[in-house]
Amino acid sequence: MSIPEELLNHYGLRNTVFRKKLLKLFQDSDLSLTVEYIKDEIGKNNDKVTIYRALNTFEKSGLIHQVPDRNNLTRYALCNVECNSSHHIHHHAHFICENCDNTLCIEEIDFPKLKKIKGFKFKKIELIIQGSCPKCL
Amino acid sequence: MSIPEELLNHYGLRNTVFRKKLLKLFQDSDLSLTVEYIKDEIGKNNDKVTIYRALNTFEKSGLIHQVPDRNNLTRYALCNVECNSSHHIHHHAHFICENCDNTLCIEEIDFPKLKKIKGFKFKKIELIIQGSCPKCL
DNA sequence: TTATTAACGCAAGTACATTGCATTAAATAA
DNA sequence: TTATTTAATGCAATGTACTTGCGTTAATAA
Repeated sequence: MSIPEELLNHYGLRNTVFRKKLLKLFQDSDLSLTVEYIKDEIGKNNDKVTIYRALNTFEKSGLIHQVPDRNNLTRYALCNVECNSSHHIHHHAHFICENCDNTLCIEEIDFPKLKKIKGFKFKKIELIIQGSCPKCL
Repeated sequence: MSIPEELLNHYGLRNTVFRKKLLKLFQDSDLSLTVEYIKDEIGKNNDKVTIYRALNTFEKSGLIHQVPDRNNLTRYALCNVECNSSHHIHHHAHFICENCDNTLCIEEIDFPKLKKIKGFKFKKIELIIQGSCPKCL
């Protein structure tokens, strides 16, 4: 994993103080993050608007991806290194813990091959699993 | 499919004019419905609060289930007849059309069997497919 | 038919997210 | 390094989806 500064450069994003902190926060946590959490961790002096905008920018560039959330909050996790603004696809399942509400990406699961269905065109498949995570079991 | 009045009785719900209309709307449409759509169709004289409350009640009883929505709206579809307040599980995929934003349930897809992953307990699996629906292809 | 209980409708409130615009900081050119 | 350009930030205001409280009305039970 690259240091935030290099990563931001690699994705053609400006190297602001806030963005470096935000990216580091993602790297230091193996979970997905909500705006609320980010605000608590680094945003004390930063506006929430800045967080929202940074997250949107990161997502468009392919740095992070949105993950489902039990409470319909915006929640993001780091992408694989292969993602960028034009290629932004994830073949892992998302796990939501019913107890602690955390969402995490599970890479170990073989993605299901779906048969074609007449009349439909499938572009993206998402697998969401709910249950209890290791911390809560 | 039963007539709304019978269905409401069966689920132990009061037979109000509004609820009958709402249930009929679900039956007449094979798609999932948003609050906005419901409001436009039958709610001209009804408050949105009434719609929200009715939907919550229906969901708790097992009449309808929430389906994913591209814009984080609350979106519901009719359940199988087998659902009730204690047993409320769906083994079908949800399809979201990238063009018209409609969500629909696809029963034809075989649900993937997932291997166990140490430390996790899986309770519910959801499969969400994005692409183009027959109307938009 | 009356009493009880739950649903409805209105107003107000909450939470998450977005927009506009002036200010400030970062990248680029001189 | 300094000046210029361009983009990010912070603040205030706004939008949108949804919820809560409460008095009124309608549906079921007695």
